[in-house]
Amino acid sequence: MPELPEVEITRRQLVPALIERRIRALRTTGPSYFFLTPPAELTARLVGRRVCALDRLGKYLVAGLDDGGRLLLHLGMTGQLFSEGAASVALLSSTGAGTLSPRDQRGFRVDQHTHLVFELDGRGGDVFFRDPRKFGKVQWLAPGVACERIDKLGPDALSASGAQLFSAARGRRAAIKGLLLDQTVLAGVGNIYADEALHFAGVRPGRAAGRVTRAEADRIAEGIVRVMQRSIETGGSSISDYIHPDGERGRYQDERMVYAREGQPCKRCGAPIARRTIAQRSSHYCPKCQK
DNA sequence: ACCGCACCCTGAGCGC
DNA sequence: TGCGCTCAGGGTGCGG
Repeated sequence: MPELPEVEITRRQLVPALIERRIRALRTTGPSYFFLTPPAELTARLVGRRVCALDRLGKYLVAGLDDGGRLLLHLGMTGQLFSEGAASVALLSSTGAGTLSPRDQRGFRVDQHTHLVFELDGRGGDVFFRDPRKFGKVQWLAPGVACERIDKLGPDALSASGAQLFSAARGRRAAIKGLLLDQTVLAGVGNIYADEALHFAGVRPGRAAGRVTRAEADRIAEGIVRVMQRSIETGGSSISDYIHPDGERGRYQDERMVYAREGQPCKRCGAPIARRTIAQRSSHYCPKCQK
């Protein structure tokens, strides 16, 4: 579900619920793919710790703990991280309850998809990590221990530069879209914002990366930054299941130029938006204004 | 080194 | 109502 903007919004809204709070207890589901650190060990490591910082690296959230350890959180496709203090939570399915009215959502009930419950001291209430598809990840890192999945990330997408993009694209025959999705090249871009940035730049997603000009690389980098900053300003995209930790829906989906607009007129030139699979992902573009 | 693909899961929405 | 199908904002690991 979440790309950089959604993760950043989640981070900002969780800061007051987490920072300077001590983890009194941790509740988890059983061992699964989701737990890079097994639930029992995770509990042993986290209980009693205080959260000192909450940072974002690409699409990862990294919580700094008072003993120097770190907690890595990734939302995957369907992860929802939110605090009890939040007024409402639009749950993805669960028990067929669908979308509840804000009043009914107030008391969130832990279900089988709620893999983590942080019981915190202080006033903020508990923090929940729900993920029906379990593509999300949680990992505890010991103090001073490096983490390859973090260290191999490229520069944050909010500081994308045309020069860096252009140099990464040299000699690549695969689609530029695929390069943008490669987190070791640029960290934070996902399927929606890759399509939106390429539309901004006037470059088709299927173009061989090595055939993107330097000027186009500049436009793509500019597009990535603008599109993501705008999305953060408007509260992120809410296509189906994304919700803020405070339960608000993002408004960025109203501003999308191409993503999920197949057949609808391009907002710039009026031509119908095309969709096809590129880099194994559903891709949307304007056949007229993207070359 | 690079690239495409299978795979990890569950749920929604559609046509029949 | 229900079944079977396709699709989904992510990432890893494998083989060619």
